[in-house]
Amino acid sequence: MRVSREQMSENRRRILDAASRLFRAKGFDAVSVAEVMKAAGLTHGGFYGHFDSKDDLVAQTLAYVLALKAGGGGDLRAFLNAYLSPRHRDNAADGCPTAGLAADIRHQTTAARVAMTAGLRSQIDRISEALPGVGEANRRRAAIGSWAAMVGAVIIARAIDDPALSDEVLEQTRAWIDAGISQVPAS
Amino acid sequence: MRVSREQMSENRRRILDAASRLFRAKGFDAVSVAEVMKAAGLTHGGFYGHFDSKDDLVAQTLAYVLALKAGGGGDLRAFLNAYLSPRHRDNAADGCPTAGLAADIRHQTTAARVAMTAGLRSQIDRISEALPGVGEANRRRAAIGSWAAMVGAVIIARAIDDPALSDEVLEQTRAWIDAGISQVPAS
DNA sequence: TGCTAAATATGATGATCATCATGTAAATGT
DNA sequence: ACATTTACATGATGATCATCATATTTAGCA
Repeated sequence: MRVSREQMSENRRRILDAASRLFRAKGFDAVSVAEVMKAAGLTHGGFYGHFDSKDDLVAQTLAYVLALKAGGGGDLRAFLNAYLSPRHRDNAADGCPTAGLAADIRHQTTAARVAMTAGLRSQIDRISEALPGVGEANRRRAAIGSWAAMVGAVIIARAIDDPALSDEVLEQTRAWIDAGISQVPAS
Repeated sequence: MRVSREQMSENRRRILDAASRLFRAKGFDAVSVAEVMKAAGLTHGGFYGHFDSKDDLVAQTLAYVLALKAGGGGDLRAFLNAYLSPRHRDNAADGCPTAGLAADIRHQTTAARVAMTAGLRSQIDRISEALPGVGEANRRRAAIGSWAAMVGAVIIARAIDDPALSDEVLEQTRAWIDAGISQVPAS
């Protein structure tokens, strides 16, 4: 059953969307091609009309999801609060692809790694621009350090089985970053 | 071919050791039971004499590898330098199990999560004790924030395809943490 | 209004893998 | 020394999964 050109391109978007949610929720390996297609409202058969392979889907999904800008428009404080919140920790499917997928990227193809690299580079730049400190080098250092702490904290918080400790990791990391970026020096 | 009691317990240690290296290098799902047994110098048949299931192996391996204390005896600066080095980034099989496995833990059994939680708790305590600042609350905050940044930086550095950017993430995070812990206040 | 090619569905196929069944030989205790 | 238990080896089994083959339907075009 052939569908219209626009229907096909909407189907493709649905596949990428479903894949991005499933991958973030369960990791690349734990999600099957058939599962993605079903979540997109299709069957597994049409998959290879859209993508060369599962690896290709992984790479294209990364490019797709990393193109959706995160980071709340420049309000760094609000971004920090949302990022290091229990809500973000508990909703990986809707959350930051770096926190959900960066550790998994190591085992993926070069194309996937290239897409992730581009996403990380622009995220660092975006945070750097939103930082208050003076001096580009200082801002870049603070951006990288803060971003590493944010990603690490969410990953650690998601790994922890004790809700109190998990909450504490988020909260203390938030306070630690907060203190750090208030002190970015003037040169 | 039965083996001596001590041989058997050495075999068990070899299995855990091989598993800990393979899991760190490739992730839990990408390593088969047969692969672990082969790396331990055995065949797959004897596996279920040692462990109830692959999930059981995962949990016991975590407990095993997290019991080996990391963190260089109290010299925080040296620990930071080693942790945020290209060498550590490039040798996941021998590296920190938190950096290698924490993100994967989310998809594992409760027993595995419990083991990881215990490991993270003691790691935070260990860093806190090694910190120079005054005031337990301040030291704990710095310990959690620094640890999150260390883990996040290694994960991000391993995901990045561009060596220069990857090196920069490690180096800038090191400098950022360094600046942060020099400023832990006295109250 | 048909013809043709394209998009998706249904239904294999072959590989990988966790787990189980059974054989075998040597360690352990008497 | 012997009987028995046991640790490990070899060899299934059944499930899951990526990918492929083929059928079906209809969009796109003449």
